[in-house]
Amino acid sequence: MLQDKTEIDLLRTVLGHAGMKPEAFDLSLPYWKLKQYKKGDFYNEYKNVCKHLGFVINGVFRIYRVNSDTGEEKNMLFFTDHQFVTSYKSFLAQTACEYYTEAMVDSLILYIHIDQLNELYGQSHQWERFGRIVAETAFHEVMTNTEGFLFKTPEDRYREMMEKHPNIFNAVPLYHIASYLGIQGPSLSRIRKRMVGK
Amino acid sequence: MLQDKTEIDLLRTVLGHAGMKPEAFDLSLPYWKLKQYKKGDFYNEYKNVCKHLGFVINGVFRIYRVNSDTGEEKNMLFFTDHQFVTSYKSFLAQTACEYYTEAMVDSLILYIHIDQLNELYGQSHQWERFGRIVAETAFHEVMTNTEGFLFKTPEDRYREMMEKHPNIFNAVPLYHIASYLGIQGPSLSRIRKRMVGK
DNA sequence: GGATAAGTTTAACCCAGGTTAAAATCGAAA
DNA sequence: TTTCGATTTTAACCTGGGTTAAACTTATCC
Repeated sequence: MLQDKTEIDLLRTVLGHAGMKPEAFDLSLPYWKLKQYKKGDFYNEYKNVCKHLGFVINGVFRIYRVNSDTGEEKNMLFFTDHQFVTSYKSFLAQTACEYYTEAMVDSLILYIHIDQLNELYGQSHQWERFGRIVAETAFHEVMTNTEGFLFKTPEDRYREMMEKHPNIFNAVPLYHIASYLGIQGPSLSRIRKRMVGK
Repeated sequence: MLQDKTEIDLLRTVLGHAGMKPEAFDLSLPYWKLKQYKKGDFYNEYKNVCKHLGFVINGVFRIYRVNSDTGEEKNMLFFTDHQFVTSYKSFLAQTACEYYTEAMVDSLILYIHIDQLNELYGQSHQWERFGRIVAETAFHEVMTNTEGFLFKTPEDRYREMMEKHPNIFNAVPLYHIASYLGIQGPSLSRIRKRMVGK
């Protein structure tokens, strides 16, 4: 079904589920742009101010930080199909971004500029509501992620990721997953070894 | 200055800084209620659905989780003056809460019921914007908190808390702070010992 | 002020996970 | 195929924080 629709139709449908009326959505039609990312391309880079809100049509992105002393990377989050991707803190406060956001596979994104989004917020109660719901959803996701970090073992989180996000799991090498879980490569190997036969 | 104002005036001022016009704010006047909490009282408890959004006039609250196997408590966040307090995930999704929210000192809260807040969202573009800004602020706080957890040492976070939130620091015993930092009591003692003389 | 409870530090032991480097495996390209 | 580079696993060692319990300090209340 969905693959027959254009990208904009897909977005309209997704926002419709969040309660947005088609007429209100149509206000935004002139603003959305489509961009193709190749594996390894960056959606946003360190020290940029993030000016766009993106909607992942398909693909996988990782958002990560680099330790300026040691040069080590640490993965914060992954984004995939039908999620809004942005370096959200940088986007909200329009401050320099502390992360890199990199495509892990070839990906497709619809994006809108923050100025045009703010215009829509001012014009339309419906769009203001959209902004609220995006923010609430982002909150919910980060909170759930943080709770996982605080209250679950890396082993549980590994298993969950495998089960609930197989497309992410399959798109990224294990050492990125280890980093996301907050552990080192050898440690993930030990976990995987322990899990065999369970 | 502020202590001459009523609690509602304080809230009006704070929301005014976030861009809310007085006339829009007045729509909400019939809805806010004031509640006094004694040290040890709960704002919200495990398994309740959180029905209210609170605004801390003054006081300190901790939000924590209890491991159902071991009975251990783990602190997630602290709230203090002029912050909006709620078990936000439970509030947003209207699902059973996984946390306890407890007053650490005698505290005063203005609160509004979610149904009345939703009414305001429907009636008023300004209030919808307020909802967006509250959500964005909550996101920003949790994200910053999570980043601290991921990218800073407990020692750094301890120092920051002492410097930036002295009122929280002074209101809660060290073992609660250790729990918030993700470490055990003896470990915090070791950190404090190391810090002497620096 | 002395007794009791609450909070904090110390000491001793232990171990999961970090670190490093080498070995094994996988995969893409020639 | 074979080869080379990337990824994953393994092994050996080591450290920092967990754990427990006791000692110490501070606060509270008769």
